[in-house]
Amino acid sequence: MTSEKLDRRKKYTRMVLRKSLLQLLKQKSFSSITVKEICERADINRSTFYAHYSDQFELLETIENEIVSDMKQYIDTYNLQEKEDALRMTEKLISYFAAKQEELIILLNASGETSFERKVREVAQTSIRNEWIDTENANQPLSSYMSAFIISGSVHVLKMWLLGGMEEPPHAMAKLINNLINHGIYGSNWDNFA
Amino acid sequence: MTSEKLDRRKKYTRMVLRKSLLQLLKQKSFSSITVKEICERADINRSTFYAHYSDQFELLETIENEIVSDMKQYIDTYNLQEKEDALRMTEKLISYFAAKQEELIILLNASGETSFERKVREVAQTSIRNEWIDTENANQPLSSYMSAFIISGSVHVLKMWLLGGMEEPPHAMAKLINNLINHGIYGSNWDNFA
DNA sequence: AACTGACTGTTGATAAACCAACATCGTGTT
DNA sequence: AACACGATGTTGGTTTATCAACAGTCAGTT
Repeated sequence: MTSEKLDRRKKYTRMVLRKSLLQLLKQKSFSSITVKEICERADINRSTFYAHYSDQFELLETIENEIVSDMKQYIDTYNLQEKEDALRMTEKLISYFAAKQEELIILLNASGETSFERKVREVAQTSIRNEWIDTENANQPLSSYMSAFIISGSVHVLKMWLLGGMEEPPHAMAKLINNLINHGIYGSNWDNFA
Repeated sequence: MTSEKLDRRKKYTRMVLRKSLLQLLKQKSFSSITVKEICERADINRSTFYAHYSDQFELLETIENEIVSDMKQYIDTYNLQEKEDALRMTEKLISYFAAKQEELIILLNASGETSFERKVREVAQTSIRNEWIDTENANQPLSSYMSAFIISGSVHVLKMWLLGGMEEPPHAMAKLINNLINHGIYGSNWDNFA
């Protein structure tokens, strides 16, 4: 996709700016964060910031889009390649979440001001539609109400899991969510979850 | 002293190179560490390395000298200023050690190949001579054997303390070492030290 | 001995980050 | 309203890091 050749300075600059904004988001609301503030914490000259991003919004956009783009990749490789099974894909996706725990918690908690959760929902919609079709539910129609319900539930469950320190292993979460999607709430095994 | 105005890039470059070498020293002997290796771990171009240091030795020198220079500062301000009391100075010095614990352990353990411990001894010599003079021991002469004995003991005690995770607070260590110096081993209170 | 491979130290051209300075826009204060 | 203040974008000139390429050294290998 975006395949500019980044030399080390660019990589470093963007990395620290990114970290800086995320740290600030832990402390205060996005609307109160200034470009100057981000640069000071990152120890980067303000003019350098503008060489990369036009403002705070674009920086946040970039951070969000990177994650969403990663998510899409997982889903696409599943769709295009061997279609092993939906469970495997979900598990890999959730392992990815585990690795990015810190960032995801920050971004999801700032959801009032940012569009991150909306973006996640959009991607999840695609994923879940495909999972639905590829399973024994294929005969049943998936109404937009149902998908909305499933997505809300899934995102919320994952949010809880991240905030709770990820006690359960990724594959357990993958199984749970798959069960929720395919067999409904009553068909799922809740034994492992207090 | 060395008061060049360092811009952010220089600061960053030197900082990562420094950290990189210290990390490598944790894993392997100094003589087996190459410039290329340091640069790769630091993610810095090799030619940039040579813009700052002529080789690994000079980098290590710089790291060692910075710490030794800090130590000298503590000792000098004590000597020149109000001469509050030796105990206070020792305590501040040891607090400084606590802050630099990580680095000191690495450098002291690599002592076979580096000159760090020798440098520390040299500084300690000055410090201890002054402490000796300023206390009730003033009438007694301090032979070079005695100072060597005291310095070896002090450095070793501090090394143990750092490696042991600094269980005792700095002021306790300061008191202990002062006692060792001023009143000898038998006069010291060893109660707090299993 | 010739050969391979890795590390070394140096070079010149290029790209990126730096900094100081400026005019501009809000916000809030006297 | 006039004012001060801080954040904002933008600029041009300077400094630094980057990269690729080079020839040199050295240890181990065939």
